[in-house]
Amino acid sequence: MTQTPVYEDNLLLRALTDEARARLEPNLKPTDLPLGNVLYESGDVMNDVYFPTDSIVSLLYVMEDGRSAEISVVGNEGIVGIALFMGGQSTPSRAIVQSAGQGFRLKGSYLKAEFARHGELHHLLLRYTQALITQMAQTAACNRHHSIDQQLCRWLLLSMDRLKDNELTMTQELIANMLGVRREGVTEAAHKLQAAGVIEYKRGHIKVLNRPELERLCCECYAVVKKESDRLLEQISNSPFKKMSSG
Amino acid sequence: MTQTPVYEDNLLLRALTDEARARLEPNLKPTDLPLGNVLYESGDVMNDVYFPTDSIVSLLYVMEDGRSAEISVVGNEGIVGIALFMGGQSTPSRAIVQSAGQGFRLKGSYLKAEFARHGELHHLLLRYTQALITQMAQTAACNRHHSIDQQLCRWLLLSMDRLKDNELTMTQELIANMLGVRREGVTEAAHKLQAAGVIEYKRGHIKVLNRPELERLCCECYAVVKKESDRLLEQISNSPFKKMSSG
DNA sequence: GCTACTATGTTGGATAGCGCACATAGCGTA
DNA sequence: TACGCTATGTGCGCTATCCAACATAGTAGC
Repeated sequence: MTQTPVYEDNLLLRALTDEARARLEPNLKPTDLPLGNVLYESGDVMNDVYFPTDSIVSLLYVMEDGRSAEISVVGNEGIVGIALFMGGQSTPSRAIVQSAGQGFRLKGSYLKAEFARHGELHHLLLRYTQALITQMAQTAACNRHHSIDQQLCRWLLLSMDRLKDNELTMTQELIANMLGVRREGVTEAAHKLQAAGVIEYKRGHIKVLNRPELERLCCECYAVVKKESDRLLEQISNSPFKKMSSG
Repeated sequence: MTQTPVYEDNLLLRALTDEARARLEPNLKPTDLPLGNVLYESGDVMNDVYFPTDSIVSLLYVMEDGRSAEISVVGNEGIVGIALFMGGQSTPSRAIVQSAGQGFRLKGSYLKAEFARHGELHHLLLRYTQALITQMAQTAACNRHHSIDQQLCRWLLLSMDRLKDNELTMTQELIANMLGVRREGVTEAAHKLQAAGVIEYKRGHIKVLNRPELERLCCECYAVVKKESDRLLEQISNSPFKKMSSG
């Protein structure tokens, strides 16, 4: 049985002042986020937002012909549903659970009320949104210029940063959907990484064995996003905990 | 020589309440934005923001090896420098004038002060930012799945929407940099469009002759972004002070 | 242990876009 | 008018990726 998530596991919730968190607390509902669960569909008016703790949610753009591309990924550093506080109420993308786990659900009205106080949460969410923008921008550039091999590395690193262990439950087919490439392309890229001893995989499970090497094989895109996210969110998590000490 | 821009030419400035605009007005400096002018470089701390009136600014991501990709484009519907009010002060992208014209420059401190009042400008800028996010997300997906031919159509349409006439001053080389493809690829795509009577070009000038056909040849990406931008910004230009009061 | 299903491996041919090299042509300037 | 620079046109071989079809191998359920 999954245990109840705690606020400290989500960076945004952790960074809130006690006062602000106390206001939200009665309305934060611990929620299971099973693999493949669609939190919202393209164009849906969002009613809730989600704060993942140990789960990962993909923001996926699905085109008319069914082909898809992952726009960005949200884990315990963020929130799913930014359109609620940005004012649009919906976006043309799908939010789907990429790695099962848990999180907190919060009714949009409560979030908006707290956001409208223009206190700590307001500040936090805008900075987080900028980090998300950086990730999207980098994804656009990466899609244009880098190979499947490199992009798989980037994707693995982004996922690993949001998980507690070094193993991921995910088929190559699903990874292909995220990257917007063919499944065979992922098979081939994964094969190379396994041959190099960087990862080990079998039937829907991928384990990272040599992270430094994975970073070396990756394009610059991962590092740029990581560095910028750290910069933007570091100022957030000043006090309680020191974030990963990015060299 | 060029005449002074007026506030009404920028959608965001136009949508402000008279009161808010009166506060900003003394500090809005009419500015020439010549082709190729770099408003800010990747990582620069931004001191000013810009409200284009008849110019177009590209947000361009430049990679380590020099290859580039346009992330989004800003014209008279928007503002350049969102990182200032989002809280990050800088972004890893370059803002460069893609089509010469004019705009208003505003010191960041003034913008931040007005933003911090949490009035109309605050509301406007967040909605605009969401529209920008949509454009970036769509760009990422388009880069993944669509042909150069289609992307050139998208790019032309996005540019045309931000210009008063149907002619653009821009070499194929520059377009190639924006799209992140080879110049020859653009030459070929432009050639096809000209043969089809959709555009006419010569040495750095492109004229759109048949816009409906251009839209037909384009991938869905243009329409999605246009529709979503209209949705998000329409509510802006409705009435002077229509609150969102969403229940 | 058998079966059905799903995940992964592999192949062969097609194509879009790349990199390079070079040809042509508009246009400003001397 | 001639020169030179810049913009565009074109060809050619190369590679990554796509598309489609099929082979193999874990795994769950019986």
